[in-house]
Amino acid sequence: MVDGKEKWLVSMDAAERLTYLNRDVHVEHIIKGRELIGLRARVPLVNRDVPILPAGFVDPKNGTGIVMSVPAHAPYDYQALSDLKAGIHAAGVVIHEYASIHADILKIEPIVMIESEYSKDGVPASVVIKRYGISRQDDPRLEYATNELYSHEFYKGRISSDPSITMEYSGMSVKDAREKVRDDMLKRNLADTMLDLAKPVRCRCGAECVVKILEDQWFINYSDREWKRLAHKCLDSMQILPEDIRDEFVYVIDWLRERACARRSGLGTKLPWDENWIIESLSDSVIYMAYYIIAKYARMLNVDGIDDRFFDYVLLGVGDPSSIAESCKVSKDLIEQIREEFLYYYPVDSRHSGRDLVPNHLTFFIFNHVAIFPQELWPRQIVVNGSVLMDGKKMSKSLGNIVPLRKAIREYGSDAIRASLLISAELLQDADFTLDMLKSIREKVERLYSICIQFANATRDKSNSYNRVCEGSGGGYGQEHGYEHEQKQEHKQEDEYEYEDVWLMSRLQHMIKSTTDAMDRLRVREALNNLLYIMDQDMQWYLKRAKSKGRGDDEIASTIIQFLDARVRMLSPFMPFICEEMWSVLGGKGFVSMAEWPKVTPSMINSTVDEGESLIMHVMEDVEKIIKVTGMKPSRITIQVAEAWKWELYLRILSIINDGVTNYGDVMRMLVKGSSSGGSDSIATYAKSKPEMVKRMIESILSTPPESRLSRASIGVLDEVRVLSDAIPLLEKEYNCRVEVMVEDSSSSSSSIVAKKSALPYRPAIYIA
RNA sequence: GCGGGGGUUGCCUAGCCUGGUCAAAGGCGCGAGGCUUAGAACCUCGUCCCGUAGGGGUUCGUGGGUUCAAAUCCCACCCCCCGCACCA
Repeated sequence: MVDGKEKWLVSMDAAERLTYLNRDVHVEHIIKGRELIGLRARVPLVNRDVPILPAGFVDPKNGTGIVMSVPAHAPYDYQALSDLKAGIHAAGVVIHEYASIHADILKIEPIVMIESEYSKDGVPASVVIKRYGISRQDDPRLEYATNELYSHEFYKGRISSDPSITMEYSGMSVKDAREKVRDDMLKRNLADTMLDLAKPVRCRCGAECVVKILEDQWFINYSDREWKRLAHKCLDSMQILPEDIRDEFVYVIDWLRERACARRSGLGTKLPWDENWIIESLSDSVIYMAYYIIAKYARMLNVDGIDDRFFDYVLLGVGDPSSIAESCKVSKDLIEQIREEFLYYYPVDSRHSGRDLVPNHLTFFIFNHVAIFPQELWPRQIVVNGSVLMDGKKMSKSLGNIVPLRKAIREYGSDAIRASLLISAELLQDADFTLDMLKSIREKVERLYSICIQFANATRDKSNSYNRVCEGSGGGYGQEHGYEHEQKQEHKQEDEYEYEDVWLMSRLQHMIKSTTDAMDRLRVREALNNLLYIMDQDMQWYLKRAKSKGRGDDEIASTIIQFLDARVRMLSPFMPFICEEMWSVLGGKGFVSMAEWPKVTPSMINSTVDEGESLIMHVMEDVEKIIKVTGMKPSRITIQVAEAWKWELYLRILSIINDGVTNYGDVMRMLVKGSSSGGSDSIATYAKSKPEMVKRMIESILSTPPESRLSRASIGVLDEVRVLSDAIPLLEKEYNCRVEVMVEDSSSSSSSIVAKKSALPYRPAIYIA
């Protein structure tokens, strides 16, 4: 008996769920489904009697637990009917008890009432079942067949025009007819609604979820237009990292509407004006950053005495502290202190959270701040991150792919774990954490640590004043470091500083800049990549160059330590513990965590040396390519550098390109025009006589990084002989043969191979014998 | 359906906004060599195709277009992932 009016026949489960929907349910009889078999039921609306059939696939937990059989259009029903006709019930079991109605069952024929592509070849359900090759009602593919047929008929099907069956719905689209039938039945009181879940939902505790109607529900009205406007305004002024996610916030602000903000059970704060309700946690968490600040004072306060006026003053600065102190029984000083502390922290500079909270918490956070606080206290930034995957999969106990934190820290150390998490992904991506990565990071860091020890020792052996490198005031690379290099040059013999030293210090400035930029944008992965890998490469090159000249550790320790000093400072946020250790080894004062972040010292950037070293690297690359392709073992390598007129031409083209003219024809025209407009005659002549040279130079310049084009222009003619001669020890050691460097002599280019591709500036001709 | 993100060289992933630095960074995997009693680890080199001179060819989901020049800009199409609620 439902609502004291009607007798309903539903599953036990449905009877229970109806009670949650605030229906008055009385269970009068419990009937076994089998008792109904063979009886007949009347179909509402059409008023026809139909037999009641058994079916194994009907879920008593779904809806009323009773379904209408539509064998023409529901693959499940069709298959079940076929099975019954063959004397088979669910799961292939032959059921004899239905023998009495078998004759009736045999008479049942599917009635096709939807026309679509599928109805052309007979009964649609049968068509689709045959296509899938299904022959039993427990075949899982029935699910796919059902989906396919349902969605096709729903969007494209029409109700057939047989008025005896389809009544006034003939010809309507299924989509429209479905709505109309429902409405008509409700209108004529032939049906009722029962709220239910589309799919079974389970709670984390394992229990099945049901739909429950709550009375007197409280809502937060996020639909309010003015409120939305303010939220947008706040978002527009905020920094969102990464930017990609901003559009999602925009959408959510518009999409959000009334949200139930309280519930009847669970943990949480009681709703102040209705103690029967508990504030739903996502609605409660919107300004708890503000609460964090005053939380620690909670015990010092007379909580019972506190009312809205206290909060108005602390959070909004409204009211008179003296009178509030009196009425709330809190000391005025304390109130002032809390207010002061609140203003110290607020506005929120950065809220950092997971991307799954964008459609709720993070957006509520914006909404509620703009609702409560004046504009100057609105949040400034939101940072959104992805989640952590383990070996490419979501971590879960059932997959067994979790490593307990304590265990991981014990085995690998927290530094390596932090770093491998940070290096595995940028902000928004899911970070794929692997043990391989963890191990490799750990080893990388251990090596770095031993390098610190190695060079710290080298310095101590020499017992000179190099240690001061790490003793900047406050430990920082402040302005004081700006003159480091020049000052040293004065104090020491000129020849103690080699090109590689200058180069390494110059590279360091680039790395500081690039890493700082990355950190400013919270591109942690990029920053860490610089610190761990790129700077390592630089150091390797430096060591290679220095060692080839026979310089000992003590001679290069000063430079290396300066480099390490900055590296450790920047690495410290990523791996704080080992960095303190390295800092101490390097002779730093205090804690590296308190030391200043390095600053770029422009005077230490030396583009001539930068270009020089990259010239050496390119020459080596080319030599290696030649050796690889020819398969020869060099006995002598001759490097011929471009002669003066080529430099003249090159620099002219470079400046044309730097002015934005990159097209060959245009460049050529400008080169030639140069002579008539008072420019250099010789350049015009060269250009005219060697057009292919011009072409090669343009190509070469265009394949150079733009910054490098500019610095090359400012350098002018690079003394390539001097640069390359400095690298002769390295080259001879690498290739184990004699190496000579000279300016090319076009008048007597003896070697045909060299002549074929003669030297360009920054692109010497190489001859290997 | 609505909204967001994405398809890159064996894999994962940078680059795309601001076109030429791109045959394309880094990591993993794989191969060769070094080290080692051996292995693990580590180091060096290689890892689209062709090539006995630093070169050439074909690539960045598909098809068009713009440009001297496209992974990058424009248009169309195909495919994949995520969210869509009162639940943290």
